[in-house]
Amino acid sequence: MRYWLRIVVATPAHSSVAGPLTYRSEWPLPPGSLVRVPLGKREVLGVVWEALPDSGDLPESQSRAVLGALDGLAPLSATWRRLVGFTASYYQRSIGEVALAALPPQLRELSTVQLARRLKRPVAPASDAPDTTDLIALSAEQERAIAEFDADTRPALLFGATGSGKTEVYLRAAAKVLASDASAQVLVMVPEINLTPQLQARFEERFAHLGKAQVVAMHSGLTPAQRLKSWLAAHAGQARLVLGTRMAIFASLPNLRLIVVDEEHDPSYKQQEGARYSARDLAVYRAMLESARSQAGDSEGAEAFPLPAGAAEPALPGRRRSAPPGGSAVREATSVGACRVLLGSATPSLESWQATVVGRYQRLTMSERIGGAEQQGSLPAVRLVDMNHQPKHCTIAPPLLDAIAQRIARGEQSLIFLNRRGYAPVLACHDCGWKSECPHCSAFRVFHKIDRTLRCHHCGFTERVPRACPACGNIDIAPVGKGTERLEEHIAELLAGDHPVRRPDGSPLRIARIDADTTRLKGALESQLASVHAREVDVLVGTQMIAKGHDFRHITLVAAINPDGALFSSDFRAPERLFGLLMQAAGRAGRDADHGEASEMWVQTFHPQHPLFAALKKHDYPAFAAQELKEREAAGMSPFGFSALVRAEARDQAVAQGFLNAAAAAAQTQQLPGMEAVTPYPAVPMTIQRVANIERAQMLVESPSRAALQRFLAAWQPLLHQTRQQGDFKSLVRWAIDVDPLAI
DNA sequence: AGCACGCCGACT
DNA sequence: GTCGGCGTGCTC
Repeated sequence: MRYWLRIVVATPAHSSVAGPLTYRSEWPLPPGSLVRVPLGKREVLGVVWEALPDSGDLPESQSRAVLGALDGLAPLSATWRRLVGFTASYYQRSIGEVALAALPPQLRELSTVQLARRLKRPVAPASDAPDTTDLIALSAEQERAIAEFDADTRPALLFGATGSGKTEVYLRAAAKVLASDASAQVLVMVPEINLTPQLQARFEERFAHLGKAQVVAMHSGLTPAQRLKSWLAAHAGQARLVLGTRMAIFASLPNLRLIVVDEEHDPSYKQQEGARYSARDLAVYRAMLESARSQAGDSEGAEAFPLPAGAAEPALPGRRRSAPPGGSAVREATSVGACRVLLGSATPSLESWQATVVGRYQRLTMSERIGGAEQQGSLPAVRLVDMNHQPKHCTIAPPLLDAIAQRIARGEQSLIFLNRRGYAPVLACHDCGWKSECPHCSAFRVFHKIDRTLRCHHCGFTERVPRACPACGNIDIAPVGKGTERLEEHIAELLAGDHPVRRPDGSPLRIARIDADTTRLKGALESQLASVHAREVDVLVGTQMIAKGHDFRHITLVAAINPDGALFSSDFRAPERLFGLLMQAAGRAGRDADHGEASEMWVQTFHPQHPLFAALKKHDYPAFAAQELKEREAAGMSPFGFSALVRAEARDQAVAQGFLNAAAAAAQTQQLPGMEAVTPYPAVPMTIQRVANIERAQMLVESPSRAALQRFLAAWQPLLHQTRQQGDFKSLVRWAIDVDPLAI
């Protein structure tokens, strides 16, 4: 017997083979089967996408035979395939690229025999540890959040202040799902690998009664073997709880019933290369798909929910999700097999927040810090320092320095933020005006004093610092501006001054710095954090990486040195990010009830009257969101409008821009579908125009309608391909579409 | 993306 | 005379 199969393989969107390829097989392989197929001279992994009734018009000589099936593995579910299909279509990539990238790399290399050996591994037995879930007392707010969550079916946004106990709510929600059904699975997503170990430990401890093998991690920090192991455990249904970064959204989870997205506002959820998906948005979509699956009542429910390429109507933010087929039964909150999604943040993305405003998402609020309830002022007081009234060119205002000195004398810790690593952002010659430009990029190389190098943060180009100005030979070249490295040095000098500041026991103070440079080595971050916890450090200087997730008990002062850049940035999301960062930073202070009252957050700014700071002073995210959403609405920006960026790279800026403009002109001439509601803007150089000697340009495409934008992009893609073929654009390096870009 | 084929410069 | 540079083109 002969069967014809449409199979997806890892082919990029740029290639001419973007869709499934037709192979023949001796065996009837169901959709979702993993197979090894010949592709050119290679043998690659493929996923059976659909079975064809016959070979169609494909001449027999043009088809090749499937080499083998990974038959120890159950086929990937229809829901998984629909998630992959939707992602490919929505983010304008090929199905094969998305599908194969979603599988563990080792699966691509493993032979059928090796795989069979892997699958024979014994399953870890369930543990007899007791279930401790109910032994932890909940706050009234946590009780209410959980009760409200249980009584609804919509995607939920847990709006919980730092320290209000969001994790416990996740744990409870997960515990309930896992207890309700012996095969139910939960996916918990975190923004960064750094955060997985702590959270993993907490989940493993709580679910110890399920057995250790049932809580698995999925992130890029795992070895290929570990990744495969986790993936197989999830796919087989043995892993009950998967904890991972954005890639985990594509885990094969046959009975997924809850997706938790912690810190849902975090930009790390957006993939920044290849298929530029948002794992947070896909989490909402996947939960809807998984619920539809349970409604359809079988694993091949795809037919009830067709997703034609390019015509998908996503349930992403800003669009009402379509009712699952089957109708009323889904209203039952505990309906068998339904999948919920729980997003959590103290400073939600404006997209998610707006969805709760219009009722598309459910909002759960927890505003109080646990254990700090008796003190109303348990969130730190925010003090704005008007830098217009401080000595010119000072980095740290004298009152802030005093406050830091007082903390040290009292044996308390301070945390100083500066979002710029290195010693100085530029090195300059005062004589001839030479600056430390990168020869390969349109950016300055940063001066790193520790190893006396000039380093480009964009292409990595590194050189020894010259002794004299390379342009005029002048010896007098000097750093301009301050990075964390110089700030650390500067603070040390200031505090050592005429009356050296000492700790309570008279010993000298200690200053430490945490940024990408000091944490490059594995384990470095952990050991540095440990020394902060052990109170060996009095002043901690660092970039935003210290604002995330780390719970510092003895810090009573947090200061942002120079946050003004984000206030007037061309990036429309910059204020949102700044507010989130400052709130998060403030949350680092005074989590210890002993110090709660005295904790302070200092912000140095030249614009103390800015409304963002007014909201920050009151720790009032809703006020900030309302203000910001008003501006977004007036400007037709997300979540009120939709956008995509097409980026082009070439040796020559004119070629990159010319390509984009030509492709847009072609779209205009042909009046592509969706065009009536879509506005393409002229191509412009990217903010950092040149990186590693490649010129970069981008074109913004906007629309008030997500559907129109989707239709347009799908129709435009072939035109972009065609335009690239034209002689004028031979030197074009590459182009790519970014749907729902984070920054414009 | 791989991995071919294909046509021009410095080496055994 | 060959090894190899990466430009162009194809993969059911």
